[in-house]
Amino acid sequence: MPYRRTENVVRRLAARHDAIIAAARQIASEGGMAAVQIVPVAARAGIAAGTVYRYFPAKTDLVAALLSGMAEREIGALRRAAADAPGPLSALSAAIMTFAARALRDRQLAFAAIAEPVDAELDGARTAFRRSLAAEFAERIAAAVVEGRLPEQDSELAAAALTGLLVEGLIGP
Amino acid sequence: MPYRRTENVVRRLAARHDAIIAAARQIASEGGMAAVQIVPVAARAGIAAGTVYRYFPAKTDLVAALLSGMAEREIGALRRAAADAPGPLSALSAAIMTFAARALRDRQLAFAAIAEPVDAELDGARTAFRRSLAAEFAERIAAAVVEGRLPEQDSELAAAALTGLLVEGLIGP
DNA sequence: GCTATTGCTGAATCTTGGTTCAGCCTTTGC
DNA sequence: GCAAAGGCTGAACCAAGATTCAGCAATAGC
Repeated sequence: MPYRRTENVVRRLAARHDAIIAAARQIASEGGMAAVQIVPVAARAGIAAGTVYRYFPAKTDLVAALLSGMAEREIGALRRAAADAPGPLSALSAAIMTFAARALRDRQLAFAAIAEPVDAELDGARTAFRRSLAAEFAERIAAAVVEGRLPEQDSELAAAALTGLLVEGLIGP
Repeated sequence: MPYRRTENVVRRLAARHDAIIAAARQIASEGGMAAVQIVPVAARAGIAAGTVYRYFPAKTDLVAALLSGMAEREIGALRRAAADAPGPLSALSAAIMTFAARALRDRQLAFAAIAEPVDAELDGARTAFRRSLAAEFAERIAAAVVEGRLPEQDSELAAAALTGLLVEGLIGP
């Protein structure tokens, strides 16, 4: 049986997988989620439209991969910043500032990832991003409350409000 | 030249115009903006799809009419509530509570009108709603600041944050 | 009742964009 | 160099939903 995936091929496939996501991210950054369409993404990645479907079963999966990758990176950055803080209140502050700073660096992309319209399917992935962001904030708020650095409160609700505030204040206008 | 629009006809046309918007609102309330499609709206209004185009040049215009009508009513309610308040701080509070109470009464509709995904064209109308809402809040905040009931602050920014907070806190989850 | 004018209908058409797949190209193993 | 096994291409296909329009119905004015 001649032909079996060699190390090289595997690497090339993985690279292309990432290249497609990168192309999608670029396009989202330039024109928002609505601009993330199969043909333009494929063109940006230097491949044919059909080839995208060798890497992702449907557009939904591509967008989900894009969003979950971004979420992972953002949440990671936010956690690292919080971990370096001396106390619970400064950890919360660091988390907020990190999120804000990174969002401002590319508003369009941040808006696309967090707030922009998508259909039902894609919406799940976006909501997940938003949720994990809120969960991070909630955790820091709860920690600060436990240590008596913040008044008693519903940390989940406060985190949701904080998220909304950041999105509206930083990204919307 | 037999046939000229008589009083009766004019009234019937106006009623149908409103009926179409009402149908659209019902459907938005049940299934979100994505469910607002010409055929279902026409069916709900008891007319044929093509007839919708005798009242609105395009779907965009129908949605815009729906949103601007809602905005007008909501802003009106909010203003009346604020007007009855004794001071600037309680006016702000009344505005917030009114918005919150009305939004909670029909979350789906509120979400559809304020936060849900739409394409570029429609987005303008939705943004206008959001803007006028924020403008109302900004006005009350500024008034409270002037009277020394709130610390000096950027009332526009504070209003944007407040809007985001309310949307995320009340409607999102 | 008759006719000009306007309103209504809804199936056909158009548009947009995701998805498929038959045919060609490349790589592997020998 | 050759055959087998994948990978790639991109035009064709499909689906969803907005929009059109030829034909029918209703109304005004007489």
